[in-house]
Amino acid sequence: MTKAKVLKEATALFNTKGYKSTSLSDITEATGLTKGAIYRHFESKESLEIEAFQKMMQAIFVTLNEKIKAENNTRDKLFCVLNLFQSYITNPFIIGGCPLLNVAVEVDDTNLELKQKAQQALFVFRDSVEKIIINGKTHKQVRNLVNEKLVATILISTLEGGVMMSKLQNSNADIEIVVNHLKNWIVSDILL
Amino acid sequence: MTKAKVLKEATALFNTKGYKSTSLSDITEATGLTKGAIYRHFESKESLEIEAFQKMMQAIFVTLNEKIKAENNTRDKLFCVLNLFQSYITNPFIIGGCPLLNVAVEVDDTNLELKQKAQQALFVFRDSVEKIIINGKTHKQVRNLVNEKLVATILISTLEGGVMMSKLQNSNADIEIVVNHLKNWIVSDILL
DNA sequence: CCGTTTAGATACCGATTGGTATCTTTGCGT
DNA sequence: ACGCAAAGATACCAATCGGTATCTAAACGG
Repeated sequence: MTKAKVLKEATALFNTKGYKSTSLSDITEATGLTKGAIYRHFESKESLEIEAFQKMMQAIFVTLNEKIKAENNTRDKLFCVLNLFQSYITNPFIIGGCPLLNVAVEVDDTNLELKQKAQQALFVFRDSVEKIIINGKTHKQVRNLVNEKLVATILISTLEGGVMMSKLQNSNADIEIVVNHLKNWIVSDILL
Repeated sequence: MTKAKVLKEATALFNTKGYKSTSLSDITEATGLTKGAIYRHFESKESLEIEAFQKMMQAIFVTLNEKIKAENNTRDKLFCVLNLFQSYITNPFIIGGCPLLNVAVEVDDTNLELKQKAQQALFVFRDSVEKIIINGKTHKQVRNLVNEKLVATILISTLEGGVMMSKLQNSNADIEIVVNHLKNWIVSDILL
């Protein structure tokens, strides 16, 4: 399918070069298609940007939720989130790092729709972490006075920052320090 | 001075719209100057980008180091770093968030020089945090088995992630949660 | 096998990009 | 007051940007 191929290549380009910095000719070059073919499937470059971002985030959420569901205790469910971020660097199934981080930093208030999609993605992310904590409380695996909103915020912010640092340094060191530290924190401060 | 005015306006534009997304005409419009005037002081747009980034980072490091030196205990010195990142959101002396985060996410391997400058800035950042910890150890204010590299990595990554989240949400909530959590962590796990 | 729809290629559009050559103005030393 | 150098304005350049109108080729139903 042509549309899928365009989305696949555009996705990789957007997540590495950036959205505004990726031109239509970059995409035609990567796909071997022409501008006419692309504009038959996407009404504008902006809508292609949005579809590409949504496709990336949906793929991430789907596989993350599968892995979370496959685990049966709070610790391992939370570790799925850590492993996801570590994989951005060590096993990049998506090249260019975390799509949410990339969009969040690139967009300003002239990219309103893309910014809203990023806000929604962050909400979904945060929400799934919070649900793990809440679920862990009802199963007596998480301390009762743990604040799930705080845990979600700390986990996501630390992991995103770790991805940024590791990507900048072309090194696994930072994300591994971050993931290891968060694992210790979860075990010693969050779990019962 | 003309060069200073160009740097000031370019700085604000680069840190909000992004480097590649800011055009020369954006800068001429903001300064009231013409392209000829700009190219008399900067040999290319790329060198203007680099000078602007360096100027921002140097200003940040200078004032941060002043504030660190003005404090006389480890706790308050570390809190200076937290306050810096909080101020990116709550009291933006530089609009557009953390310049290091913005550049780190925007650059790829086609911006080699700018990427190197960002790597250097991250090194300086990390180094100054590590020095606070090491200094705290010699003054018996920091636990001896604390790893200064770990502390620096966790502080910076969490703060950068918090800036990203707060900027995306147009809200102080996330950076405040992050700063508050890190303060508790420092007091309970780092300091003696 | 033909006609119609659909997908994709080609060729173009005006606007904008970073950059430069040249002209004019400013300011300063004497 | 004059002359010269530095600073800035103007006008241009080729290349590229996102986007579109049109043409051709493939696919498909009857």
